[in-house]
Amino acid sequence: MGRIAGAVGKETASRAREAALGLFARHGYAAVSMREIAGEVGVGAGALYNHFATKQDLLVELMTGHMQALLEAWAKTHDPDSAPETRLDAFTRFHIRFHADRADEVFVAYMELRSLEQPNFHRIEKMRRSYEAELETILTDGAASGAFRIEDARVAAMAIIAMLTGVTTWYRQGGRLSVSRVEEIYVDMVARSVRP
Amino acid sequence: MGRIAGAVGKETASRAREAALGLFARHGYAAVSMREIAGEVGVGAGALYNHFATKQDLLVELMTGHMQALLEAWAKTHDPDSAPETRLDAFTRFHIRFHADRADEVFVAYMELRSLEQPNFHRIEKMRRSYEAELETILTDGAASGAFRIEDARVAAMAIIAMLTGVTTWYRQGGRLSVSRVEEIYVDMVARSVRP
Amino acid sequence: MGRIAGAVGKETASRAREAALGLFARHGYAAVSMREIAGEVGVGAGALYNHFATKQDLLVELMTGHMQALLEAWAKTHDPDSAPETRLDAFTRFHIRFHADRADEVFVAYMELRSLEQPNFHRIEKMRRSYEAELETILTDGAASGAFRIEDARVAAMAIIAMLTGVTTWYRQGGRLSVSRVEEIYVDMVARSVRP
Amino acid sequence: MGRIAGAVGKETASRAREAALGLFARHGYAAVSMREIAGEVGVGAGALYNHFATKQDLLVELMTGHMQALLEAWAKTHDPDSAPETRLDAFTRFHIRFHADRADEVFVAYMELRSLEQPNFHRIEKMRRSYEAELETILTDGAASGAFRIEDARVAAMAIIAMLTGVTTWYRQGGRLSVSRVEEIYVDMVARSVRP
DNA sequence: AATGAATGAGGGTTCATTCAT
DNA sequence: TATGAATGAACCCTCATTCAT
Repeated sequence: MGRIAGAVGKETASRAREAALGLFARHGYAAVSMREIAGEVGVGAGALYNHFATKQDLLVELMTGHMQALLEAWAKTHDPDSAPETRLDAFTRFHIRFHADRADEVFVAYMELRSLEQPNFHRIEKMRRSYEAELETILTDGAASGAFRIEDARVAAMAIIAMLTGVTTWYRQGGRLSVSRVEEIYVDMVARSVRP
Repeated sequence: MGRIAGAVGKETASRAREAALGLFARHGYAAVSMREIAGEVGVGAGALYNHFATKQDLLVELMTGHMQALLEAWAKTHDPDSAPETRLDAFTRFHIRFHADRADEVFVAYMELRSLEQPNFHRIEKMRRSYEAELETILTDGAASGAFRIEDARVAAMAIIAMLTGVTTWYRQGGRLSVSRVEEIYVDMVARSVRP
Repeated sequence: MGRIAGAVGKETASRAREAALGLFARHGYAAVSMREIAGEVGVGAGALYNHFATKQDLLVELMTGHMQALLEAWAKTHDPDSAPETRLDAFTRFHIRFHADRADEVFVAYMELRSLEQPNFHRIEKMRRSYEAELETILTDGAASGAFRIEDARVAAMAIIAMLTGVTTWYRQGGRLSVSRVEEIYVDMVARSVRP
Repeated sequence: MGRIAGAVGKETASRAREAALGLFARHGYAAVSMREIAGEVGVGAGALYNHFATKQDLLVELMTGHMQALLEAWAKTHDPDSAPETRLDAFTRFHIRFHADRADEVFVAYMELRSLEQPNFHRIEKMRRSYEAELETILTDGAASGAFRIEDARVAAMAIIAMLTGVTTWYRQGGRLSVSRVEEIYVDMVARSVRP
């Protein structure tokens, strides 16, 4: 019993986050055990509990971390004073680029909402809605200015986000297309989908 | 001790499929136990094994059933001789309508691919690709005829399907919008997204 | 996976109760594992959960079972119309005899109150108080009739019960003294302790 | 990283003893973790091992400490030359008073005998028997002198000690009765229980 | 003398699955 | 075809204990 040897390991917590992210994305939260995560990190399962109170907490950390990074990155990127068309292009590019680099985070953040217990679900869901609202605002502004013709801003926002997020299901770095190329294709499709 | 008098109407197998579908959609395959499914049906867990060899088989039945129904319904609906624009509209309407009625099936079919063990995964994945190919063909045809301007038919097909399938994440029967209304909005957006 | 062979086992539940009783008495509820109990019964630990929802439930069953048996046995034994002296003798004899045969139940019932979670604790504690009240009533009646001289009926009741119950800590069947002999000794001591 | 400034007054070891005593009394040795004890002291669990080699040692220290104090206090109190009646009164008063102030110690010392591993168990058990022998001697002397009428000195001793020790299960400082009052009641009952 | 992270065992409980009835 | 009890593996989590710092 007890710890025997060197095995210092400092960044166990962050390596566990990484491992969990990959495993959750590949197999789903419910299908991944703490032992598997610990195994990838190279520690015993119990050691994870020095860093995360529960498996659920580990998931929550991953999801809040991702959503916060998303919201902050967009806040830093976006210029609310430019024209709606410009802002829509910017949003499209931002979304694709941000998500292309983070296929696992995105997948987990969108797919494991159902694995969140109640207080956690609400917190994350609010962040998600706040991101969707950013696009909705762009669309509403553009409709008002006459730059876009839109039947229903909420529906259009959901449609566009679904389209963009879908990229993560098939895009692979080093595949047939570069991120820039994908970006161009989507910017074009999105722009046309709301053009008057 | 055999069957209890109360087991009226539907047979156990089909009620189990229904129960499993709802539970898988809500909580995910891995998070649902055979006991829970059996509980919704009103039988003991062991009884399910008279109808499905394994839990995995139950999932496979649900997914192949759904994909088969989808492919057959589209085959029945679609007129390969009409103009690409007409066919794209038809595809959009078909997809939305078919999926709006089957939120659970769709969710499971797209989300639980990762829960399939190997031989099963390939079979389902092939059906899925074959459905995507239908749209890709329409887009290719339209691009050839000059009806559409498309940068990359595969990417456009994935983008459109993602956009359309996203409907199931927010559409609720009896909500703010009717299926017909949603259909119109999407037909319009999709058409514009590929219009020259 | 799954059950392999004969291993019918009918009275698993009652054998588990027996095993648990002995183990809880010897080592304490917290120090006994479901695996140990199952081991004594000759089944796997999981099998116990076909009979008891939780380990706590198993304890509760043992304790309520014992308290109910105690109250019922006393109700059947005792004659509320006889003289207080007679009733006190009867109570003493009853308590010693009932407890001498059930050293484990008694030990568990008195010692594991602290292991009960709240709703359970209250139910058991009420039964216990109701038993103590039986003795208190006898003492009060005897004090009223002049048969006893008692300073404080509640304290006297607690004192006598503690004295009697203590028997289980040292009495062993087949030891130096027979139950009858022990009974006589205590009847005498108890009677004298309240005699005017 | 060493000791934090706040750790005023009491040293860790004695605060750990206090904390352990309270927790063992309330929840039982097996149900209390080193982490809980450390938590009450305000240190990490590992720190306890600078003061106690094992959890078992902590228990042993508490129990030997209590038994030693008990034996020494009685040795100081009692006058072996006085009459048996006087000595019985003195014993009763001493026991009640000593125990009333130390409900937790008593509870642990009597209840956790079963948690002691073998060499420890014997040492403590011997001390306990030696205390019981004190009372037995008084009773034997009184029986010899004709001051008491006793059927079996060992049984009587056990009965009286059980009765007296039972006080700790219900007596609360600041409750309905003062210690002195309880003392009087018991002195009276005990005396009468052996009076010829 | 304390921290904080680790070990390895084990705890209660659940699970897919099996099988006698 | 259903039940109910069983298996054996796994799961999340906790524990006593150790040790580098």
